[in-house]
Amino acid sequence: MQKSPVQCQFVAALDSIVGKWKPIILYHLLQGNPLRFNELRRLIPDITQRMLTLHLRELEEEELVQRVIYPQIPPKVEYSITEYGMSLSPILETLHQWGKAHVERKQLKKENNEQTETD
Amino acid sequence: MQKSPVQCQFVAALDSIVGKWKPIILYHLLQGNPLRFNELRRLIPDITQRMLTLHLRELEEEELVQRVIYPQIPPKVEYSITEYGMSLSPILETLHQWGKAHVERKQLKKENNEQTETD
DNA sequence: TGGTATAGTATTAAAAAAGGTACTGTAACG
DNA sequence: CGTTACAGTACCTTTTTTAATACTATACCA
Repeated sequence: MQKSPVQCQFVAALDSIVGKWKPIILYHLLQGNPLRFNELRRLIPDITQRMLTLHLRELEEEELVQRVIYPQIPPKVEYSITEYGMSLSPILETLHQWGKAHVERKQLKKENNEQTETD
Repeated sequence: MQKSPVQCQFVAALDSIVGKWKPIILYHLLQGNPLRFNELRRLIPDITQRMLTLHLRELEEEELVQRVIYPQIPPKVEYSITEYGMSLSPILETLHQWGKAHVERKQLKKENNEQTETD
């Protein structure tokens, strides 16, 4: 599909940080410590192995995340945020804040509705 | 699907601004002027009527966009950003900036690769 | 010897999102 | 009288995303 030039910027940005799981993967890696594959799985209980693999590969391809393999058995692979990936920090922080306020707003609205309905 | 609490914030935020067409719809409406249905179509040439309708309805439901019907024939419907929708402005602006830099970075990388390959 | 941990891949199925085309009613324009 | 503009809706197909399950090799522990 053809894309208008303006949209491209958004698409480029969103493609990098969305995908349902990407924001939370990046969020955990932005805490600073490198994390192993199964550590990430434990931090994100509902993600499947496949989804985690897929999204990590995409993030790696975009150089937002770094993958380091230690040639050991059993295998050890560590993922960490790259310096470039850190440039996403303000976006994710803003997004996180806005999302929080948005959820609270919805909650408030719901409560108000329940109030007036039972009146 | 169960969602971990941290992800919810992101999901809540992203659900509101993504959907492939939402960022660009919001971008145009954030310019300030209310826009009619077909004006938006012309500004976003590749969107289909159906997709535009669907996304506008979702944006309306979340109170990010306001829909005003003028009872005329032929019909006139104007869409504008709500005050709440304006709170997305910094996110979209940051996203837009980052996306732009990201595209340029990729372009640069591509050029460099082509250089070294022909050397 | 059997079970567990590691970091995945392969295959298939299901669900969600997006897209395409045709159609609606009304009025003004030519 | 035929065409265009407006703002959609209905119906169907395709594409993309997500999920579920089974499987790999190797080493360590009991």
